[in-house]
Amino acid sequence: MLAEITAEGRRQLARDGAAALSLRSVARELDMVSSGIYRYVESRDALLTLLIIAGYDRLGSALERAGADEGTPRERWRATCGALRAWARANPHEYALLYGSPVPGYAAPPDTIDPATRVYAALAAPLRDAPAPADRPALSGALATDGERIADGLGLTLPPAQGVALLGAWATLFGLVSLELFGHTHNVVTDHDAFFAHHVDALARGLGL
Amino acid sequence: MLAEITAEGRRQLARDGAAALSLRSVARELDMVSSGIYRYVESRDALLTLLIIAGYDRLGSALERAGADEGTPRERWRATCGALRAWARANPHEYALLYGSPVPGYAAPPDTIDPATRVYAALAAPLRDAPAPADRPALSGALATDGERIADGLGLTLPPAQGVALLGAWATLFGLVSLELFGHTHNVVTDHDAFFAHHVDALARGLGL
DNA sequence: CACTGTCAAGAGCACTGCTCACGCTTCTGT
DNA sequence: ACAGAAGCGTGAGCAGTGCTCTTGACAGTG
Repeated sequence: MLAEITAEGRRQLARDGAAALSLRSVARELDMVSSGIYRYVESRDALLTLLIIAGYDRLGSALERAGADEGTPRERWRATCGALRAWARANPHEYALLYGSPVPGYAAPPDTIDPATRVYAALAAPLRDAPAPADRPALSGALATDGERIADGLGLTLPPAQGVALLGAWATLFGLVSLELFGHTHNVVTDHDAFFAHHVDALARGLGL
Repeated sequence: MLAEITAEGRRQLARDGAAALSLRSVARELDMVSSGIYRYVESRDALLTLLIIAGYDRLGSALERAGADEGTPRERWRATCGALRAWARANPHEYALLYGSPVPGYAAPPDTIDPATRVYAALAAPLRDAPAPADRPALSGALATDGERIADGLGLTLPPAQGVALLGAWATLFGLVSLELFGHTHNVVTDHDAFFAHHVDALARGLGL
């Protein structure tokens, strides 16, 4: 039953976006009276959380699939990044729900952080077999420990500088996808494929892939 | 009158976020009956558009102020980027409205693109007096013309490769700010100041500043 | 004076999230 | 086998929303 609710929720999310998702309409679609939904899902926000978790899971597995192919680390990086963009373009509302604006002041429910790190882990996987570039400057205090924490959280052994470089690469990646998806580059970039590929390669070089 | 409406709208936006903004409540606050608002603003979306324009303008002028200080191009780049992050942290809901998720499929009303490019122009200003790095590979077809378009749109004369590098830097910038603001790095980064400054410097190096 | 246009009021429609008291059904313990 | 309990769905209802439409007050102009 709860599965049916999230499935219907996902359909409405994909069609009309998160703002238009209403508990009443999923109840209607499930031939249930509106109040009946509340036996299964506590509130609208709870349904959104469910959908966020499902979204991270689907995106994570898509990235894992894309990165599982044989190839050099750089090829796997390219494939993973390409899969991220492809998924975002295929599921814009879901992407917006995951990486767009939450209500600021909003604390992600703890249930979401595991699926969320799954996505990051998939993006980090190509680094596992590649040596970090040696010419990086050493890091100062807090940044160094943050870099270690990043690597630790992913279960990778990376130099701290590589960890913070990786997080920066993610920022670029999500920035690129968001700018494109949210229409901020419509008047400027014509060949989004080439543009994205260009920067993905630049990131790969920066990470030593 | 319209100014009062947007002012009240901005107050509610800042306090409760875009999702909670309602025409009825700004009408209430202005001692007006709900339907009276519709004489001045066509719909809720129209008010949002007004607020978006106001937001771009405020952010743009904040960046212009920050970048106007004397100094080397790199110092001005640092100041501008810092101002972007500071503004976002001070006005999270407004930032989310500008650069978070719009309803995908949403086409920004034409009135918003001028104020929006004002922000980009302010971010590009430090490049005006700095020579582009010479060691960049040449660009192929569509990317090259896109790079020209970017420079043209900003009124700068830049090599195409510098234009696309600049757009990539923006993606990183907005990615960094968004990840931080939307809570995606809460469990990972402790010293957000240092982290941001580190990557801003890396971007500066990449742009030849 | 009469006319016209601007403004606000108020009622009303359709929708939302959410609560609560009520029955029905099915499963379980004695 | 029967009573109780638990799970499940119903319907009414509250407060709030966006938005529309008709009505009425007030001014400025011929």
